[in-house]
Amino acid sequence: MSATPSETLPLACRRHDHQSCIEGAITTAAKICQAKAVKLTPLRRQVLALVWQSHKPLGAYTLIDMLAAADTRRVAPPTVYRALEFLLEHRLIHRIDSLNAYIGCPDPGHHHHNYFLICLDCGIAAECPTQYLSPAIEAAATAAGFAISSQSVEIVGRCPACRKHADA
Amino acid sequence: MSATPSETLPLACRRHDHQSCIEGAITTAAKICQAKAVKLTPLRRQVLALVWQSHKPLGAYTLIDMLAAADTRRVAPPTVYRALEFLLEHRLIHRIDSLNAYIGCPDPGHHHHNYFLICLDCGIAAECPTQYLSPAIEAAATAAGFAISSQSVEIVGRCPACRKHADA
DNA sequence: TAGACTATGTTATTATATAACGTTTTTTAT
DNA sequence: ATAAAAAACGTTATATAATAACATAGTCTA
Repeated sequence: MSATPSETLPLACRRHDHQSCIEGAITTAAKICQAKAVKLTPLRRQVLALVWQSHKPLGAYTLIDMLAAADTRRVAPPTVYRALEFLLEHRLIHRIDSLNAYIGCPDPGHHHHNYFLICLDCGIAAECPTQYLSPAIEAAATAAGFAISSQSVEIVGRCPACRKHADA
Repeated sequence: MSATPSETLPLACRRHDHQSCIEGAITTAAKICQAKAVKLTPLRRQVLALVWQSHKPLGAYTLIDMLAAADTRRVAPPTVYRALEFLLEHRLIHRIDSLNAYIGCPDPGHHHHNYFLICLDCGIAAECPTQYLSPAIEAAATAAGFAISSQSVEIVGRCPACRKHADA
């Protein structure tokens, strides 16, 4: 296994000040919502913060449980699904189809293509930009006469940290 | 919109003798199972045939309904899920994560990477080989230190036929 | 301040998938 | 041939994910 310079490692896989991930995500989201004149209500903000508790995608019902643990109140599924819908619509989170789960978007507020590297051991999902992938995908779709409207690229494997563990 | 030479169109998007798709899939599957000494039982064969009725991914419960319509007997979910599990395991079908649905594999019996072009109008899903995509994906994963174990590339858009309709 | 709109609450239900256990059929070893 | 084991399928119940439909509360605006 060749060494991977830490600069190329996705943030999710690197040691970092995660508290600032969370705070940054919230303040950026607040700005985006303000600019769009839509409301980041307390519930939506709370769901966003919970999604950002880690770099691991979380299911809707897990979020319900987390809300209950934080709040004593237990919201019903539609409540959390509506918050997720809002966050998806304004591109503050992504949905990981292969996991039925949701994760914070590190480059929020606008449409962009990306792919996810998902670790089957620790559950981390690292979002990466498709600068290299995207042209190939677009060329493939064009060749087949398809007009792309959305795409989902989810790569499951083992992250650097879990590979080290597995080797040991 | 530029004309797309019909040679580059995925089979699913071209006029073709679909009956021979179905028959070919069944006979190939039978050969593969024989070679592997596993059993393509009547139920498994029937589910495979149903999955191949079209080039559109079908949900498990749709398959249950189709079985009931064909047979008068109505199987319970575990029955059809077990058949699907077998067909997945031996790489005779694929699961489309973004649709919770299953589709016949045109290149069955062995592991291979691919991507799907899925039409949001007619539901067709065309499986394409990732000859061009795959190196980019592998390079991306390697750069991030990930060891790939599986991947899912699902591109949603509008197929050539539905684009023509939409233009009209 | 009435009306419209937005957000959330509430109840019920639909859709997808699996656990656990029982029965039947097939295979294998003797 | 036949008992033991394994594989396939049946059956019941339940887990998990998502949404429909309607009620209530809060907010904005004319």
